[in-house]
Amino acid sequence: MKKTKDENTEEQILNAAKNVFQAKGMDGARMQEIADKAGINKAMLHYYYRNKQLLFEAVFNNAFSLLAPQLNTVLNDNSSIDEKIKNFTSNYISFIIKHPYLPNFIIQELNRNEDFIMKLKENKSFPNIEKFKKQVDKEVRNGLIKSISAEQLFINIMALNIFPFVAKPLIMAFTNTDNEHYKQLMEDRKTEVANFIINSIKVL
Amino acid sequence: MKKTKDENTEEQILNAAKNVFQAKGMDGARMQEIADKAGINKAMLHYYYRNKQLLFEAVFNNAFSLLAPQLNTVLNDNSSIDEKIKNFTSNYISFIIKHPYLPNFIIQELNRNEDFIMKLKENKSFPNIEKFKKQVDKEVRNGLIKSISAEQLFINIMALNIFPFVAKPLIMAFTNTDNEHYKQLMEDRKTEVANFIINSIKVL
DNA sequence: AAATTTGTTAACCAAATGGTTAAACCATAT
DNA sequence: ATATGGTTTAACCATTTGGTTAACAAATTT
Repeated sequence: MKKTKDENTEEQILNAAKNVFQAKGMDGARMQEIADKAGINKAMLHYYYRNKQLLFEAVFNNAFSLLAPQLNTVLNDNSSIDEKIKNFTSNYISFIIKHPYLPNFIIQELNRNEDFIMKLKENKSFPNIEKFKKQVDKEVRNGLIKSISAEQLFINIMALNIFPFVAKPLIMAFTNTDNEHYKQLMEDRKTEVANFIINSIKVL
Repeated sequence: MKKTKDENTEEQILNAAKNVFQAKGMDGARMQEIADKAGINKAMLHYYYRNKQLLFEAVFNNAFSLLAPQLNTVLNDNSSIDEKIKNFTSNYISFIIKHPYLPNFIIQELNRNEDFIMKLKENKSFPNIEKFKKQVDKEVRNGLIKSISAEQLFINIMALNIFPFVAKPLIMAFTNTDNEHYKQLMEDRKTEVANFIINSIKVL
């Protein structure tokens, strides 16, 4: 890995760290491997990021700040619930195909580090369900969708979209699919999932 | 942790190892911590299980052999699809409430270790979608349920049931729920999820 | 151009960690 | 009681690993 002039050392480190941390997690990652991937001396990691924990946090916050806006399209957008579901599903799956390690990484490290989420919640732009809740409650009251709590609907939307990527090896094994077929299944889900959800909540 | 007479050393080790590995993963787990939790000398771990990898595999296979039969109730049971969905949803959520770390552990380690799944698939009782696929295709043909591929339906069932436990910290943060409320949400899902799925695939 | 700051490296270090060894312990068979 | 075999322990070891240091190089300031 050679240095290019438009990519400074700090960025290169962060990029190498992203790859290693997302593939191996905090505990499995090695500072030496990150240095090698970045094509620099190990001491540089400490020069720029002080220690492993801080480098990890830089990677994690970076990853999380990619994910959060995606969720905000469901939670804080002005479109109807139907539209939200359609948009989110299609966009999110495209997004994850570009960042396949991301959801797993975030979920994994959040599970290992309880107080991590606290720091994130302090952030103003941390996704929040309040607006979505009002919207769902209203559409339920007005008979536009079937009775369902906003929390459960939101969990279902997240589950149907995120889980297939998190559990990829498990699902590939159970369904006997190879990588190619799996990719096709995920492509199909861009519309399938939205229909599945909407079917479930639409009034007859 | 005292030894009880009906629990021999080997079992104690496995039990301690289960707790540590499931909480911290292969990389984060420490042999010394396992020994301490088991109340024995570290050398005993090697006496009974040779090395960390083998001890880990014992724990992993144990965990997986708890999960697999659960999935087989969806895939290889003789009941109707409706019944399967209802039974699986209710049973699975009860099951996971008893083993909260399990799905995360399995998913995590499977993602880290590509060839792990190969070994598992060699096992005769490894869950397989074939029978379920025939059933879904037939019910679709007969107009009993809406058109959907068995793979997608199976993925949806798994996603809706497993994801909420895997992503617990994330969901708790987004939905602003405490542990008590979260538990209630999961209880509710025992019936909610089945209804959600069935609503989505039933013909009108 | 001299001085100072910033970036980079090789060599080093202490602690942690998985694993080993040799001796001791203890139940049971002889 | 004593020899035997599995079980358990304390002490030890080699390697890995995150992190430091001191010297060097390259900009940047004066």
